Amino acid sequence: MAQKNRLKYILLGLLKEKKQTGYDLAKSFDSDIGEFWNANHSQIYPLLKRMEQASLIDHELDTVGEKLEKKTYFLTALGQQSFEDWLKSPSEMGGAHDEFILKLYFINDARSPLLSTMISEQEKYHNAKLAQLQAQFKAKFPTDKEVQANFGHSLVLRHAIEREKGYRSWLEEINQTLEN
Amino acid sequence: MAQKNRLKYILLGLLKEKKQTGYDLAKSFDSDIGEFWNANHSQIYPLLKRMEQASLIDHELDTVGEKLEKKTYFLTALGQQSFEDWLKSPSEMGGAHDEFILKLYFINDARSPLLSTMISEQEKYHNAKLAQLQAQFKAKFPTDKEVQANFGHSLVLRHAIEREKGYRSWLEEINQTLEN
DNA sequence: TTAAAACATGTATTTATTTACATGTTTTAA
DNA sequence: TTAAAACATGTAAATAAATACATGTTTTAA
Repeated sequence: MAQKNRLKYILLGLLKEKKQTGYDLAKSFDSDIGEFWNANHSQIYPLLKRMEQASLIDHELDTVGEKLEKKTYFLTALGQQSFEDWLKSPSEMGGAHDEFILKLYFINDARSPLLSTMISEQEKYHNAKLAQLQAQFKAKFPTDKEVQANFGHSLVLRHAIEREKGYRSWLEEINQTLEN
Repeated sequence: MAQKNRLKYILLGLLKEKKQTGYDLAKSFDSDIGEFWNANHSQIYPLLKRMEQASLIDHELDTVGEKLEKKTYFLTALGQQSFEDWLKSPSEMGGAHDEFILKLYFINDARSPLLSTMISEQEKYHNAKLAQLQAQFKAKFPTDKEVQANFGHSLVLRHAIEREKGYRSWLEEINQTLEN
């Protein structure tokens, strides 16, 4: 689904926290922010260029080693404003995309032989995911100090954890239904 | 995110259950399937055409009233096969897109004045959503008979309900944190 | 009986996103 | 010291999706 340019705001938000390169921004989607959004560098670099043309961001050139030039981007006043306006605007809800759920929707027969394989596969995935998220939380927020310093971030991780717990208990519930 | 043509399989799945028109298919995304996927008729009509060219589906012409011609689509054997292959294939996970979560991620300060407004707005939304889903479940699955006849569909609705419950309790948790 | 809502099917344009192509530098670990 | 991994930045081509444009019919309720 072609979203309404939310990526722009994600980049603004990330740059507001810390000035960084397109490469750095792309990496963010591999770790925690990847829990709820994805983007490739091939989407990020051109967008940064357009955002700069729109005066939302600007960049400085840093040289690493002998020749390697990095473009370190940072927010302009306009970018700050644009980001804050977005924060204040009402949030639209988009349907989540989960291929497993999609498949399940079409399994009409509770006795379908596909079901048990599909479910145990999902259980494996979500158990691993939950463990990974919990480890991530412990690593990033060992004490309340870190939570206070990065409140929203901690809430988002907590949400991902709650989501996985809910997913797991839902899968368990299905298993119990099937055993009868 | 340009998905890997999952819409194709959704249409196949919907057509497998019941032969129907593009208009009918488009309407499906307004009700229950809209919980986890979206599509417009302007995406559906061309896709149906392509799927027909690929021999996954075929159509018959039905005339309504004096002049109105409807194209009623149905699966071919190839379409059946393609759909079942998809069901059996491993499911990829895509990051859910929730703009509220996205915004929250960037609120570093627990004392931000934006927070309480944002959260109460979300609470309103998710409470309404939960009530709506629960009503939908009662309407579609009043007894176990309906659940058995449409097992996957009921699971998906239950999942949406669990998701909303989880969302709500997460929001409540945040509120409690804020009150301290 | 008539106006609005719902039914029905498309196309065009723009934007978003993925995958692949393309190139070169610096750091790290064997 | 050298090879692999990570850093760094782009472009091209194809597909996916949203929004707007465009048209006409049938049903329903006032």
